[in-house]
Amino acid sequence: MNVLPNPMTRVHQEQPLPLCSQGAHRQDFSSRCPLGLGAGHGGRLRAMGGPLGPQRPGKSPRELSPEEQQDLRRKINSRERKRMQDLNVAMDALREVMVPYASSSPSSSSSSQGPHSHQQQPGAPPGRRLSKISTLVLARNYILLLGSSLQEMRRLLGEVSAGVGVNTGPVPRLLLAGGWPLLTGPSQLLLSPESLLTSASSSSKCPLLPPGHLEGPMAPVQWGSAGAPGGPLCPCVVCRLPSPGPRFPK
DNA sequence: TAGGCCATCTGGTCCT
DNA sequence: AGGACCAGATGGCCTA
Repeated sequence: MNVLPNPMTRVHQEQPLPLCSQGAHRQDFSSRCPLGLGAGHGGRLRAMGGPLGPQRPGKSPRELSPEEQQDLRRKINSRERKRMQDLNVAMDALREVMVPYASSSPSSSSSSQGPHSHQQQPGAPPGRRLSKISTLVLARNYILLLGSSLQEMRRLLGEVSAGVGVNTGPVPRLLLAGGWPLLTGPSQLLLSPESLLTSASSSSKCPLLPPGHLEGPMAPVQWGSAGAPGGPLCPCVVCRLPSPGPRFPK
């Protein structure tokens, strides 16, 4: 995956960042930073009395010269920017896996084309990329789907091998033991492209879930085999999820 | 115009 | 002490 500069990134990451919260720019936080920095200059700094805040542990801001404070803030901001960009790269990698026809639309790296790149292709709905939340929800959906498919496959293979003989039958024992990649590529995703691309909008059309259900607990799973048999599957790709398992402690 | 989505800045907290 | 991580705040861009 090639990562190109993000148009949304208002300051090129290779260049040292001017601190708009300092010096002359500090008077301009209420409006957009004239140097092109992102937001975040709100009333917070005004309340904190400085870019580092009065409560910062260690060397108090008073012990740091303004130049040192700027350098420190620049370093912290740069690290955070880099961290978020890495996160976006990982998110794009996940998108590529989740969207089978990613090749039909150019790689929608937020770090390469900006967050609105999908919206900059007039008349090209297929280029619409997944939002972050949709990507994560679908990835979870996908993982659960793989799990239930694997479980079902093992059950079927078990039945077959029970009739034929485990050691002499056509079923490799490896399959019964697990570790068989059921799906080998994005093209074998069991989710339709339409459902993938319209996850957010389809959730609002979901007949089983009220609007805003993403904020609430997930609906019980109703997979044809692993879930309750015979239950109607909601066409919404977002709510086809089992109840959340034990959450990892933070 | 409202709402969704996003990048960025920032201070606080936790970890190494 | 420094870095990673997190969440709140803010403003820009886009679509319905």
